[in-house]
Amino acid sequence: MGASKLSIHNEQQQLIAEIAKVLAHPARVAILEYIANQKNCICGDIVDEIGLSQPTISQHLQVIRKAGLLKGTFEGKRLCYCLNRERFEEFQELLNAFFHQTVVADCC
Amino acid sequence: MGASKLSIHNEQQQLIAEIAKVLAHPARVAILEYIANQKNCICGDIVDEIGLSQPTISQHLQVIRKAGLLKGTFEGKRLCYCLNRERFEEFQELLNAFFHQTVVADCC
DNA sequence: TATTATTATCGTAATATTGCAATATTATAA
DNA sequence: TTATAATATTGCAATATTACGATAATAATA
Repeated sequence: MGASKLSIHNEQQQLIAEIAKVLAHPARVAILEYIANQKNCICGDIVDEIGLSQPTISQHLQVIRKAGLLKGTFEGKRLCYCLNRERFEEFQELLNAFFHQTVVADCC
Repeated sequence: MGASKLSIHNEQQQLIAEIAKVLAHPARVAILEYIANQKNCICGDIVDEIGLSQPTISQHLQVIRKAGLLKGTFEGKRLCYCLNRERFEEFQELLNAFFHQTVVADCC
């Protein structure tokens, strides 16, 4: 039947997977990278930066935004937003917590 | 027409996306978590731990293995493997490098 | 060698993701 | 209010992912 069987995994596992999904496409990585490196808000010049169409960028941006990674105003003709650095760091910390959750052992 | 337009993104962006893809499914997170927390090698008791069928686990394990995250022997009736901690840490470091690659600025 | 236990592969179905053209929406400017 | 510029949504097509039953392959054991 396909498509993820979510119920059998715990919350932390789903959280990590959700975070990872945001980063799981090079276009979103590129968008995040671009946003993170702007000194000012982005007010409508992303489409020219990444080599994808406006609807496609819009979709990727929504994924990023729904993940809470954007901060700013999202109404009307001109968006004005930047990286939500607190959330960005939270992502990093949650991932690091996952990576640190290991019992160090020697085998193989 | 769909399906990623890889060529327009740079290598680092693709690398991050590839790493993230491995973590982008809760089953793989669960498998990695389980493997990481074993004191000894895994010799064939994963299927009972995660609530998925043997072929499905086998597929997820291959994704993890192809990412270089496993260490051990992979032949015959009994696999015997554990987490490749060096590679695991490399993943963590590459992700952290991405997260740190930002210009801190105040806006919005 | 034949049996058994374990993992891999194949085939197939369902769902998800990606991408863009066309169109709609929305806030600003004229 | 009417144009405009910018972003969002819709609809569709192509590809990717996920899942599992059936089967194959493989190594150890009898």
